[in-house]
Amino acid sequence: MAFQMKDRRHTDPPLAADCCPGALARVSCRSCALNTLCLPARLSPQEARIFDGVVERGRQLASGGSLIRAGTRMDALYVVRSGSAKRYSVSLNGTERVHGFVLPGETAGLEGFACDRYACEVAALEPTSYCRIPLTRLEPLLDHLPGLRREMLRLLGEALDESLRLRAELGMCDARGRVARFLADLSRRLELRGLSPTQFRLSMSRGDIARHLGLTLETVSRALGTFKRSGWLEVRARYITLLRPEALASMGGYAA
Amino acid sequence: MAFQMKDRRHTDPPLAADCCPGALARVSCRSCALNTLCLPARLSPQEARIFDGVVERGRQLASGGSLIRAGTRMDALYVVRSGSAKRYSVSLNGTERVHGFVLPGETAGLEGFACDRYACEVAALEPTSYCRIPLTRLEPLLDHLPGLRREMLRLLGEALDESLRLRAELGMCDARGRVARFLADLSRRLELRGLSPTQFRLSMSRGDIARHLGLTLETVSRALGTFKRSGWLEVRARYITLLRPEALASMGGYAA
DNA sequence: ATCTGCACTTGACACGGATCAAAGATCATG
DNA sequence: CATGATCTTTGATCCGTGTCAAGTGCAGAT
Repeated sequence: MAFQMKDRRHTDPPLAADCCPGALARVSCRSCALNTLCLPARLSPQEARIFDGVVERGRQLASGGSLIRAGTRMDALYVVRSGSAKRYSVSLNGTERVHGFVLPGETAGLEGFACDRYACEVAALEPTSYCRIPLTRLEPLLDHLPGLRREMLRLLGEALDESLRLRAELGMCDARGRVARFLADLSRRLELRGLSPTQFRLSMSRGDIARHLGLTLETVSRALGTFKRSGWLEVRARYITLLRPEALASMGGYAA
Repeated sequence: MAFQMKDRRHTDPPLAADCCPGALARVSCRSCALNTLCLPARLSPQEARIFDGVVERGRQLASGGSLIRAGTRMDALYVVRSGSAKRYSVSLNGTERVHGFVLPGETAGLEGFACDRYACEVAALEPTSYCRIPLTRLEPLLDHLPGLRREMLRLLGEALDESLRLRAELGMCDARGRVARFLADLSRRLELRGLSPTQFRLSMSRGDIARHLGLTLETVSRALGTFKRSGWLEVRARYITLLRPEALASMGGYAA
């Protein structure tokens, strides 16, 4: 459970969604802590109930564990329930590019619709639990649940939009602007999940952030150092405290 | 009709799809020159026939004309039939970011599924004709045509995948590599459409290419100059002749 | 408690591409 | 065909970021 500020290290309090690990496999979407964010959030009650029946819950992954392997046949969608993961791809020469980070309630594997194979690796950045939605069970549902169909299109559209927006925004600001944008975006997403938008732990390394933003890890480190000296935030290892979020947000510039 | 080498200027020979402008509005997808590339290409004959009925054909746009306005309500998908267009967005400070170029048979407006509004501007780069597929007619079809449903998911997945891949590839090569990749990609797509992969006219300006690749127009111009001096291609204004496509392709590196 | 490895920070330097500036080519117009 | 507007090329300079190289601090292992 990253993304939660802790006074003492190594005593991560559990997130709501997995406070009772034994019950995980039995719980329904309706009683899940993420039900306002997750895939079934916009379905009608009846649709949500039917959808509920096809979700495989309670799967766990250790830090570094692989959720999706690039190139394998697409057979399911995955929704992170607690913890976090990174989506990335590895080029022929071995360099890694991080496409994004998957937070609780977010879906991975969507790009597999392109050619029935996953294009990205997805790996846990910390102990992570997730739900699996097998396509063989999802597909038939699309016949009779127009809401679910719309939701699938919406999810894909959103992923596309986010990817375009990311490219646009990163493309036109310098290194510090990119890091600022990254922090502001993360802060916003954590707040959506009921976590503190100003105090959190980064589950990803500086290198991951760098490979996500198209920078080097040294440059990311320097950007954080600059923000720290400016009094905009505090950094201690992966623990971040935002002191002047507005400053970061304005610098990262959610430019439409 | 750009993307076709001409000996004399201003005498653009028409593409197959619109050789008889008067007949445009009546023609069906089956008899369209793009039918192996376009949206209905993977539908069963019956499905394709039904889909045919909802397509509004024969729409025309002058160079610079607007196909989609960002922020307006999403009410249709658009498929370019002849000519070409650019997808772009304009930030608050007025800077423009080009997300990509739409070639005949390619679909624009997909990102609108995210929130029922288009996120990108799409504008013709030359006299362009296109088909419009209204959502009000498309939606009901999804109930009964599983092939069309799959095709929609595939289209969105492909757009997502392409966006991710673009970011990954551009992110890790220098200016010349990006321009090389751009040319190699364009060449490939032109060949798919039965046009010459080695001789073509760029319908977009150097500035458009630059804003697409995250460079300045001067840098794009210099990259082309370098390739020219290396004997890899010939450039005369917007007319390109690739002399050593392999060199460009290897430089652009379709790195998986 | 000390060692070892890993992630991160900090510094020095070089280089690619942005920026500014100006000239040259091409296209649209009358 | 001449003219002005726009697009493109080319040159000079500067800055930001990548690269290389130490050095620091924390965490788990011995």
